Amino acid sequence: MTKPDDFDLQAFLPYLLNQAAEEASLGFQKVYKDRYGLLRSEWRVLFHLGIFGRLTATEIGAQGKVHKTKVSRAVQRLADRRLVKRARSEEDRRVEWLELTPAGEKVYRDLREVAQGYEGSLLAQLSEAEMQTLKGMLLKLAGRTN
Amino acid sequence: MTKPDDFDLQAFLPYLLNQAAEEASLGFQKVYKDRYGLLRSEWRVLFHLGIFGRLTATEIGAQGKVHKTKVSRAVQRLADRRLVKRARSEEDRRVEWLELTPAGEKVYRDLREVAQGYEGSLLAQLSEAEMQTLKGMLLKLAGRTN
DNA sequence: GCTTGTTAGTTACAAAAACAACTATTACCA
DNA sequence: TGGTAATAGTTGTTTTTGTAACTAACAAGC
Repeated sequence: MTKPDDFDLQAFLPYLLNQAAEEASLGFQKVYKDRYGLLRSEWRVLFHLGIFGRLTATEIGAQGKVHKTKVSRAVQRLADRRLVKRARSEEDRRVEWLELTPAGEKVYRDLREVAQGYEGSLLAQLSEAEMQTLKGMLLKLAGRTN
Repeated sequence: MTKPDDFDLQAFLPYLLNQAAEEASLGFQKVYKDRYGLLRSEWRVLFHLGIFGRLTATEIGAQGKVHKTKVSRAVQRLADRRLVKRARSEEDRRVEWLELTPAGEKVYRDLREVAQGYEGSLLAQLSEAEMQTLKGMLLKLAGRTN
């Protein structure tokens, strides 16, 4: 057994994707965490509601492939901070409709702005065509297309 | 404020990368977890040692951008299972040299095999050229080049 | 030598995530 | 109906991670 052997860890896709994902998340995390004290699961819920308006926790979980306990706790914290408003459904009393409050809207719009600018800076290293290719391939890998 | 607005969360790079990374990790995780009861940080340490031979914990941390406490705990568990052998350095008694045991080698070789096969199946959806492009861009994003 | 600073690695505590069990409500159907 | 299963969401418990403080060993300057 001679070392080093020829396996290239840096090029192993799950590993490489993870490194890229972590790196890419950092810059944005810094903002939502430092500026608003949000967790990853929380900005995600916030964005879902910002984009689609009124949703239930289950719908958010399904759209974002997030476990319901994560959604539940994220919603709890967002509601505590008055960023999200919860309203029990009249038709089905198990269901709770979620919506951003005006304060939540404000945070969402600010973070959306940041997100767009931040993504721009990430993609600045790539050409428009490369960007399209990259996203297409990531979508395939994420199993969102077929 | 009309909903839904035009921000595309699925196409937001940090989000998309995360989804792809998670999805891509699942298949491999299933093997190292179910077959050997390893955690993510553990298979990584195992691979570093399998590839490069004798390393210190600090070197592993630097190469893989992993915090030293994570390495420390991974090494501890690997040593408990007799997959890694630790030896205090004679020149500098703060340093510990880490190496795979024969049992560790065996696990490494098996998992390397699995990794290669698994990556092949992931990349089967892509052409050779696409694969090269994808990895190149991910390397850029991961900040490994420049 | 002795003080101060640095480095390798561990440990302790707090934050977050994963998993399972639970309550409440609705749906199904014999 | 009444009993069983399914669904929405929450709560409790265990793992895992992150952060900071710590011990031990070495380095460097005086």
